[in-house]
Amino acid sequence: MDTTTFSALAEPNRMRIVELLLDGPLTVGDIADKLGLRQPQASKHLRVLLEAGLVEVQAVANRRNYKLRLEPFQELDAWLETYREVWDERFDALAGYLQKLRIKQNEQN
Amino acid sequence: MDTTTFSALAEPNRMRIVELLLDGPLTVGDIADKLGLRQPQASKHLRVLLEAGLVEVQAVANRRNYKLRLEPFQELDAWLETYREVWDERFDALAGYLQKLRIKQNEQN
DNA sequence: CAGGAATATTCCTGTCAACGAATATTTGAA
DNA sequence: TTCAAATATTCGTTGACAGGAATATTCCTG
Repeated sequence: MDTTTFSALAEPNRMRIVELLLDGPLTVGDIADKLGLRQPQASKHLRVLLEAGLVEVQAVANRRNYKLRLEPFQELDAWLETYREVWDERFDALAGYLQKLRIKQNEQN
Repeated sequence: MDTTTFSALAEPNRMRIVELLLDGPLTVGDIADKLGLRQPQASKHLRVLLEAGLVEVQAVANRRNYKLRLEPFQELDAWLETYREVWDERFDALAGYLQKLRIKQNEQN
C-alpha cells in the first residue's frame, strides 16, 4: 500500500481540514478562520493535500474552492478489507469455541 | 480523529511490517530478514508500532513475538464510515439523476 | 559461569517538514 | 490603472525522525 495518504493525514491540521471538507467545499480563508490558522499555513497544507490527491480545487475569481476527493478514502476502504477478513476470521473462531463450550456444558448436565 | 495510527503507517518500512504481520506473529529477526532491514532498525520501527498500539509483543525466552493488534484498524474502519456515507450519498444522487433521465427518454418515445 | 544468539538502546548525523514573516501573484472594483 | 482582497510562494529557523554504528541487555546452552 502506498503511504502518501497516510503521511498527508498524519498531520493534525490537515486531518482537521479534511474533516471540515466533509460538509462541503470551502475556500482557503474559510478554512484558516475555522481552524485558527494563518492563511499561508492553510495554503501550504492544502497544497500537500492536493498533491496527495485528497482534495481538488476549483478557482472562482479571487477565491479557490477546495473540495474533498473520495477516491483515496475508497482506496483506504479497500485496503482495510484484508484486515476485516482477519478480524472476522478471529470472530468466527471465537464463536466456534463458544459453541463447543456450550455443547460441553450440556453434556455435563 | 487521532493521527497516531496515520503517522505510524506513514513510514514505508512500518507499513511493510504491518502487512507482514497479517499472516501471523513474527520475531524481530524474521522481520528484519524478510524486509532486508538491519536488526536495530527493525527494533526501532517495532517500538513505534508498539507505542501506537498497532502491535503487541509476547516474550518467549530470547525472542519476542510481535503480533498485529486489530483494534486500531477497526477504529480506522469506523472512522471511514462517515466518508462512506458521503460517497453513498453521491451515488444515490447519481442514481436518482439517471432515473430521471430514463423517464424523460420514455416520454420522448 | 563463559559465550553466543536475539533484541533493545544510545549516540551521531543528515534530511525533511512545519511554522513565522515577508513578499509575490491574481482578480475584481473604484 | 490603481487599490485592496484572496491566495500562493519563498526564505530562514527549528524540531522530529530515520539510518548507521556501536554497545548494552537478556537468556539459553555447554
